[in-house]
Amino acid sequence: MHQLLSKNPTTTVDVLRSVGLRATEQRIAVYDILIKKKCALSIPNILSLSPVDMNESTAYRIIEQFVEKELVRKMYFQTGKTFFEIMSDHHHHHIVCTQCHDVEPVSACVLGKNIQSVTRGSHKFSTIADHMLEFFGTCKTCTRKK
Amino acid sequence: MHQLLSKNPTTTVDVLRSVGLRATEQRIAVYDILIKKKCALSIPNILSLSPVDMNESTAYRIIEQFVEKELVRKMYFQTGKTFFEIMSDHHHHHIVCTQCHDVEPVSACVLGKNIQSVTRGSHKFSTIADHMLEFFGTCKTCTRKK
DNA sequence: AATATAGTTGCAAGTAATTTGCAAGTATGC
DNA sequence: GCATACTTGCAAATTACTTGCAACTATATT
Repeated sequence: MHQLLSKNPTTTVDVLRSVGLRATEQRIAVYDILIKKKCALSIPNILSLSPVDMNESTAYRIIEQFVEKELVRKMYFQTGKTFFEIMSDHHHHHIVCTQCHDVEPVSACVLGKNIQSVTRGSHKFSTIADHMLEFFGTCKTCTRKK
Repeated sequence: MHQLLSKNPTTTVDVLRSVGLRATEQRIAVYDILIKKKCALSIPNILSLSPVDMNESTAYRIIEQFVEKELVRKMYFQTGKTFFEIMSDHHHHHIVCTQCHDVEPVSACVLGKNIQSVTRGSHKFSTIADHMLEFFGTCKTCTRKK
């Protein structure tokens, strides 16, 4: 956490206050875990990584507030499990290896202008607010193993 | 169902038996609903559409068997709800209402040739085997309600 | 720094979705 | 038609998540 703070004048406490949340130790812990890991984590993951004692329902409440405040993105992968990832200002997707479940981010969004064209063929929707795109394949390492 | 059968010599009963499942009225009902609707349905959707009396756990068991036998694809949308869709050779995506979780199929795939370009920026992958794309928005009905 | 108070937490109980055990019912091969 | 292995319905269990509430605490105010 401290390396991060030295690079950036905004502390976790400031981030939390800036979105209107009190800086409790539980919130600081959850936020710092997500910042440090930079990847999608489940509630059990977060609880097991927490240095401070935290009730399960507190973790659920905190993460839900972070989602509302758009600090965190809620994701449901193919397993049906719920994961949470720190929001980055950069829109990106993921390639998931179907063998080892390794995840690589895809920096560019290949959809571009095509998105709104989707609603032209729709009866029920007139606008698209967001989208989620995951790619699947076998990574080079797993391909080599076979 | 019967229009379909006239086009195709394979009946639902034959399909079920061909994968080693007995042709019970519950299995026939679930299969026919999925064939008829051609889109992602939830267990409550299937139960409400069923002409035959069916217990919830029976529907869960049947759908899970269909997934194992690869008659049906299991999908987890970003709403956290589980949906099931008949395996079809026609590639398509979905728009999901973030309010009511209603799902509408999107007939065309807007990705097209852009898919393989994704691997050009990848270190770990050289080919993409598949992808999953979901759109989110508020459907016209839910927009009206607000 | 002490205080007031509105926001937060832990705990226990509640929901919703899905699964499981088991007795009764039924499809299929003989 | 009969045997029996497969299926179903029902009720209870499980899992993931949510809620109500009393006790606690961060923050603004004095």
